[in-house]
Amino acid sequence: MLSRDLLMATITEENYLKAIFHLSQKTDQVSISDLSKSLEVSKPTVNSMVKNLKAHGYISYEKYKPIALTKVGLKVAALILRKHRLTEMYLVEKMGFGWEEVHEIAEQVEHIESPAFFDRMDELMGYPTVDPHGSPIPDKKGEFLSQNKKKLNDCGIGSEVIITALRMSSKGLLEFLDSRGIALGSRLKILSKSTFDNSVMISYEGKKESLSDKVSERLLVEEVS
Amino acid sequence: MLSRDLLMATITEENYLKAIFHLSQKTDQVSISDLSKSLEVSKPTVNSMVKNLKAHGYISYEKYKPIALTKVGLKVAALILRKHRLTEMYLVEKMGFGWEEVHEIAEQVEHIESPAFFDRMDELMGYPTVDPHGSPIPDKKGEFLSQNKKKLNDCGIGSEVIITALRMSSKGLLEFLDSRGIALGSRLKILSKSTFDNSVMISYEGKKESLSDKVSERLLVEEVS
DNA sequence: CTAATAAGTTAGATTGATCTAACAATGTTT
DNA sequence: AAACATTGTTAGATCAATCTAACTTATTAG
Repeated sequence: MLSRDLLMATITEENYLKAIFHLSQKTDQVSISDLSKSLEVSKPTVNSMVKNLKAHGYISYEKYKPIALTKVGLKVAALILRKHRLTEMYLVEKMGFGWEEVHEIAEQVEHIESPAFFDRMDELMGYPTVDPHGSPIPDKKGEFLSQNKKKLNDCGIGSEVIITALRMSSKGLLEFLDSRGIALGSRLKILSKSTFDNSVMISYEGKKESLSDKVSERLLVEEVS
Repeated sequence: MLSRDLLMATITEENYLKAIFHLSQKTDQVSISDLSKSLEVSKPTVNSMVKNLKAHGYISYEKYKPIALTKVGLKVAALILRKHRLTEMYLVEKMGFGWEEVHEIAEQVEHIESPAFFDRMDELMGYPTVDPHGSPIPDKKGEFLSQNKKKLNDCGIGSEVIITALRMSSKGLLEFLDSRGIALGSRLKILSKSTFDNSVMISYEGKKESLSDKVSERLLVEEVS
């Protein structure tokens, strides 16, 4: 058999790596049981696949210990994620699908091997760096750029931030921001957050203003203090 | 295991059915060896898969006899073909790929299970019935409509035809046809064909005219006599 | 019509991904 | 610390898709 490229995993392997990635986002301690539940396969199946993934250098693993992606494994996962998120955005923006419909299709499309196909989607959408859920889209090399982009309403009270991007940008959102004198590059300080309606009280340019969660979750920011 | 839908084949099965379909277009007598060559797998592999396809009702087969698709098998093949051809057209028309590049991508996309995905492509392109190679695109039910659409230069000398569609339609082609007074619905008679440059001599509305193969292979016609 | 060649089949092995049953290690609770 | 529950592992089987080696049936060329 022709020896496989390090970055070329089977579809099954890709799905395991993706699951490990997603689980480690939440818990950081990924176990065989977690994978078994999330992938809906038996624990012995996971056990043997985990050995396989280790042998291929995608994960580090020792008996009874938690599972973690290696650099290579992370890169493979990131590249699948890139394909998944580009596909979802493309389906919504260019083909008119609703956000509920696109996940299932993207789960299949993400396994297609054709850099050109995904690069073209990327190009047609103007190289987005975050998807409309605010999740970053890794670049062609599998790097998560814009790690400094988080939603405004995920930042702590007292922090000062600069708006670096918008997600789910729309004419309505732009008009709203414009009416308040807020734009890309604006520097804001978070004064308080309401637990009742999730609105955020901010100050900028000496003014005080309340932003609803509908707005604040669309503002992607870099924390500067 | 949950019993599989009759029309739901594995990707491998789909590829065998597709190969059988294509081979039977040319030779009508599809053999194990033909499949072995075209799919680049060994003859024993084909042998066992052929048994499997027979067991699932996709093909008819008896030892040492030729292979033929059943109605169900033909439908499955047609539905894959539909997905393949819609994908190719979409990649060219909506994503700006060249015709050389799209086959490989379509080979992968054709296995995606999502009627909505392909129906949307279909819709965005205005429900084409032939692809730019002049090959028919089966409908959602796997039926080949427009069997009466063939290229003008594939019709016999003396036959009378009506232009029913254009393939690889372009401004240039439309302007050319307009300048000769030819349009959809025009009735032509084929007087002769040159074996030297593949041009076609036709008569219509009392006029005599020679059409280059570049033009005649883009005219899809229905033979009326 | 035989003999050579091509085509098809059978048998048995392999690989990837899965399962169940049984057993072992780890962690938790009183 | 002992008992129980959870988690992980081993062993062994299955299934789809593939292979090679060896054998059989068909076809074709003298």
